[in-house]
Amino acid sequence: MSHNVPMAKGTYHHGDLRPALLKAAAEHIAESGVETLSLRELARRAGVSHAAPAHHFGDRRGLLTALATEAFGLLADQLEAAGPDFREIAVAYVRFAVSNPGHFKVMFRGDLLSADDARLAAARQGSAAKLRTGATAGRGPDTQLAAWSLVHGFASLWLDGALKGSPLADDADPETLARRMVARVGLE
Amino acid sequence: MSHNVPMAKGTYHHGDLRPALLKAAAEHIAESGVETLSLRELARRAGVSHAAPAHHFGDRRGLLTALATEAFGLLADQLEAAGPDFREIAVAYVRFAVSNPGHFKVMFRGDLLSADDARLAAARQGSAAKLRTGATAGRGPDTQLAAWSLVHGFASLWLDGALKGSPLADDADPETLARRMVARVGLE
DNA sequence: TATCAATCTTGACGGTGACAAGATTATATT
DNA sequence: AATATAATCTTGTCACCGTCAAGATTGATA
Repeated sequence: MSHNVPMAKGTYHHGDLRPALLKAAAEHIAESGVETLSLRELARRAGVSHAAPAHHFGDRRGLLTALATEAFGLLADQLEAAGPDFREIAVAYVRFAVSNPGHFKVMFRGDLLSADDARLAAARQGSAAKLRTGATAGRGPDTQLAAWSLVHGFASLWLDGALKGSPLADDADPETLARRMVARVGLE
Repeated sequence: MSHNVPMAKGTYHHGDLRPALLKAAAEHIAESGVETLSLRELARRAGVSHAAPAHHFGDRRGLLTALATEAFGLLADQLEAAGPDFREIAVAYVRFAVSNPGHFKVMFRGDLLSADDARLAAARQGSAAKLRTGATAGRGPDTQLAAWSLVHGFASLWLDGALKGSPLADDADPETLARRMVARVGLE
């Protein structure tokens, strides 16, 4: 630039940039998917320069890793709050996915995340522990895997829009469908 | 450009570019995910200019839509070949996903595909019909949805690497695990 | 052979992620 | 309070990418 115009006074420090970027990222992903997520767009949305995000997250991968870490924390909380009942835990998994699509769509995408991030690994292990909590513990690994696959698959199909207009999911809301499936499938 | 150097003779037409690009795309996605897929890289790999893919697919979304269309066709074939047995159909779904990761990872990503593509919609409906074929037909929608969710969730978790090193999936290959789950869960 | 459509190339443009270097503000130390 | 130090953010730059427009080459058709 030729004139080197400085920014307005008092706006140099955002003050809450890191969470603001994470929030904006989750919103964008929920609406438009992760593919079109741009660090520069997030920066504009937060009113900071295009390189500001790099300071907090390093790069795009770092931001998504931070978002996934937050996601596993939120999931662990929701599973905890669901109590010990096995079916309620399964339903809580679906409820989490549907009410936090921006987080859910990123947390299992190994190709987007830093595989060696310690905080992500810890958060992931934490939520996995909650999944094994309560009534689930008494069952065999096959049943546990089946239960996880069931709710994970349903949540994924729902968020990807694969069930839109399908006779399999007519009318009912996702939580009800999840509850029905868990009952129907003999996991109780 | 000032010199306008022409290409080598005889290489102007690739001759088989469209399928070559689809193949290269599937391979890249299988190895590195869809996020890093670049039309220009595919073009280089096929030995054509950077704008050649546009002629066959329009844009990036068009290429992924074509790949997804191909994927639903392949899936329909595999489900067909699995015969009428319900459990075999479920296992075939998982086998398709595991042996065609580049295709599977794209086919349900609504955010990457052209929602109004007629050929995609037809291919999708075709495979959905195969899914409802055979022994599945006699069951209620809840059971059908549960079955689809189960195999879809397991395939997704497997391809995303979420089961790597998990005690839930120790050692066994995905097909065996799928067979066990389907039996264990009372869908037979 | 002449015409026409299909296929591919060249060139350009704006947007993006990443990096380096510098400016500004907060925090800790004395 | 004054200073040093760290944290935060900006500016500038570069290569890569998707997309579009215009033109060149080739295959098919008549």
